[in-house]
Formats: sequence, structure tokens, C-alpha cells
Amino acid sequence: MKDIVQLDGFFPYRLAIAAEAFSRSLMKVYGRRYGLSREEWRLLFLLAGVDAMSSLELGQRTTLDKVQVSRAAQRLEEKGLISRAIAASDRRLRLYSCTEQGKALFAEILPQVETQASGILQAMPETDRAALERGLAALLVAIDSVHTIADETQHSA
Amino acid sequence: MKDIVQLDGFFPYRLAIAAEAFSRSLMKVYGRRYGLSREEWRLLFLLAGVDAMSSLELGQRTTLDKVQVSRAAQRLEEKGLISRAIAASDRRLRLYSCTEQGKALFAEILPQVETQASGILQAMPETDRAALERGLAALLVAIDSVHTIADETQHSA
DNA sequence: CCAGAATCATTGCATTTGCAACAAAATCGG
DNA sequence: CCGATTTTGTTGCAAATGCAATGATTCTGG
Repeated sequence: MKDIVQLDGFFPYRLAIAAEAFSRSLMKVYGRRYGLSREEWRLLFLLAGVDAMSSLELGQRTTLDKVQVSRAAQRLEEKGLISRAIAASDRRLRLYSCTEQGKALFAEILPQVETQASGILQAMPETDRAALERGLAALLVAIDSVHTIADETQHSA
Repeated sequence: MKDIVQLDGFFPYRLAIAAEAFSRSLMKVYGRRYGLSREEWRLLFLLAGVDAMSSLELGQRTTLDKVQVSRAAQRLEEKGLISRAIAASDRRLRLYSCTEQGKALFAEILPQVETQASGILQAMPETDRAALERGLAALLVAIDSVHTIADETQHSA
């Protein structure tokens, strides 16, 4: 009789719960054992695989705003894990890159995080895991598309 | 040649990005327009549909620890949206319930949040949406199962 | 029935975060 | 070429958060 949506069935709620639980599980590894915040870990992850990356791209790929990027990068720099430089092409931008020490730490942590993640994913039936992969990919596309539309309408307004 | 996992393909990363973007999109509605935090909104959501709920159950269903529950509930009480009482069965616990004002506010906000959420979900092909539903359900089960295991081993240790 | 262990909510304090203000640099219009 | 607007990074300050400590209540083993 209730016209109220059951929370358990409310999609955004379930997505948030699952993502948070998953994230917490991984944070136990890089956080508790290595003292990295989620933002720091994410930046390190992004930077470990490339030569350098601009602050702009960094923000776009993490959905972190510029303040979060700036502060996480500052902490990582203090720890000697990344280095910061002013971009030659556009001196407003910063060019971040991973130090050797940062890459070494990342190489040490990543396998442990992967193990932790696998522990959860392997508990799922293969078909469900494939469904999740597919659905998540589509969701990311959908989010990106509505964002783009929102930005465009804002421009014209 | 790189033995480094591409971040874009790393599952936990994509899950976190999608959930955060989705969450931010909904927060524009209940946050910017109604001044509720994510935790406050979630508690209100849980309480709007039932007579009362204990602090313990509240925490379990939201993956929030007791401090977060306590503080979000305190703020909601100050706003007159929920009421707090000591549970008769166990006087350590609290029994939270939604006030009429809280239910009214929830009824006002929910449709707007649903509209916002639908805007994203409707941008997905039907089959992908179904896959996401299925995968997400399985993921929640998997997370719960490994949590249970972890707790049990901790007890025996 | 009682003393110690366990569970739960709250509080204090240091750190972090978000938002707005600000400063530096680039782009655009004339 | 110069001033106004836009874009980007940083900083200040108030609010939020996490973690450890505390207090209140219940449970457990004798």
C-alpha cells in the first residue's frame, strides 16, 4: 500500500552502498597499511603509468575538483611520491609526474589491492560479473553523455 | 609492454567513479536545494518508510559507522525531521523515527531525485540497464559474503 | 549477585574537506 | 597592443570527518 519506494530497491542507493563498501575494503590496504588517502591513491595510480600528466587531465579522469587535486598532490609531493612542475605550454597548469620512489611504492601496493579486489569479484558467479562489467561500462557512458548535455545547455543559457 | 594495469580498466576505479558521479548528480537536488548532506538524506530515506528503526540497523543498512549515524541523526533532529528516543529493550540503543515534517520533506524531494536518477538511467540501453541491475545485485551479495567471512575469521583469531 | 568484559552512543581533538575569495596566467575584442 | 573576461591553481575559514577516549548499559562467568 505504501507509495514509498523501498530503499533497498532504489538504484542509486544500492550503487552507492556497493561502491562504498568496495572502496572501504580496498582502503584497508593502501590506507591502513600505507597511510594514503583515497585521493592520494587515485592520483598515484594515474601517475604511475605515464610519464607526466597535467592537472587538468588529472581532474577530469578522477572526477575530483581542482582543490582536491591540488591538495592531494601537495601531500604526495611532501611524501616524495610525485613531483610538480609548471607546464611550459600554459603556465597556469601543473605537470605532475611520479618519482621513482612513488613508482616503487605503487608497485608494492598494487598487487595487494588487486588481491583484495579479486577476493570480492571472485565471489561472484562469472555471468554476473560479466553483466556488471557491461552495465558499468554503459553507465559511465550514460553519465558522461548527460554531463555533456548539461554543460552545453549551461553554455547556451 | 607495460605490466601496469591501465587505470581505466581497473574495476574498482570505474565503480568508484561511476558511483561518485551519480551521487554528485543527485546531491545537486537534495543538497543544493534542500541543504541535506548525503548521510542525512540517506537516513531520512531509510526512516521515511518505516515506523522506527534502531541505530544498529541504521548503521548496518547504510555502511555508516556509529559516529556518522549519531552525528547525521543529531543534525536531522535539530532540523526537526526525525526524533530520537532511547530503546526500551536495550537502553544503549536509540530508536529513530521520522517526524511528519520529515516525511513531508522527503515526499517533496524524492520525486525530484528520482527524476534526476532516471535522466541518467534512461540514457542507457535497456539491456545494459538490466545487466547493471543484475551485476549490482550479485556484487552486493559478494561483498556481504566476504564481510561475513572476514568477521568470522576475526572472531576465531 | 557481583566484578570484569563487551557493546553502544557520544564527545574532544586534530585533520580534512568544501566553498568562496583571491592571485596568476591566458584568451578575446577592439 | 591593451584592457576586460575567462580559466586555472592556491589559500582562508567554517563545517565535517575520523579516531581515540569516555560514559552508560548489558552480558558473562563464576
